[in-house]
Amino acid sequence: MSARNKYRTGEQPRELAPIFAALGDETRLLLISRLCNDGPMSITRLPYGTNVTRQAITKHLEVMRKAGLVRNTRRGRERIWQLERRRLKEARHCLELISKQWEDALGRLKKFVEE
Amino acid sequence: MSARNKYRTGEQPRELAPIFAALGDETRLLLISRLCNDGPMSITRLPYGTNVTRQAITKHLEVMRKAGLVRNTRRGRERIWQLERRRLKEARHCLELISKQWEDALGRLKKFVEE
DNA sequence: TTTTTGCGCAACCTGGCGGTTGCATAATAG
DNA sequence: CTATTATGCAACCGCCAGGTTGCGCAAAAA
Repeated sequence: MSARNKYRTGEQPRELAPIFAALGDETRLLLISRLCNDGPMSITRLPYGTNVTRQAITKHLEVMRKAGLVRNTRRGRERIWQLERRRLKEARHCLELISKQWEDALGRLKKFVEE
Repeated sequence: MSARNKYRTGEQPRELAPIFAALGDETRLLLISRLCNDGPMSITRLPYGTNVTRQAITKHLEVMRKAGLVRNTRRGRERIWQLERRRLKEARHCLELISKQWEDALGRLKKFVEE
């Protein structure tokens, strides 16, 4: 595969959109911050600081879980949520890839366009 | 501001969510690829390859424009769309920041938790 | 064994997203 | 001038995301 074709349309990892979608909500970004700063915690503590219900948080966590951004483990009757480090790394890497592809394409374009 | 507080809850740039939301859709990612690989183009050419209408594309472009990811300029009766390089760079930078914050926090946590 | 606490489940509601069709309008081509 | 082309605008639609309330249940505390 040529370096040119390596970056053609649709060749990015297929599961990119759900990650970005999971990141594309203020409340969820807040939850990420919370989990990041204060560490793993149960869902009872998470609504503090937000102005939504526990059940709303549950749904957000589920969205992020499906995107692979968080993970939970039961401990007694509690369910502890924590961030999934590996997946975020992947996300960042994907974005860098797009960015690189983008700038490469722009570089190629500058041979033709005045910009 | 301490290095600790620099990374506290909600301290990220406020406009992060719309960017990720704009990236969180398959069709829009496809449009980005198209614009990236084939360069700036009018909206008439963009629906090729997708299976949606021109008007649908218009809406997607508008979403991305509001997020600052694309820009358009009129040329005669045409409206040429192109990617906004600077904004993507910002997005990537933000994600790196989150990632760094994340890993820093994890590092801090490892002092307490067994993992 | 009661009582509390931490969650899960289900129903319900509202708004906006992604998409369509139809028509109007401004440039350009003939 | 007329026909074509490129686009804009508006109405409409189905569906799901984000949020709520209410109830039930299991684990832990008293």
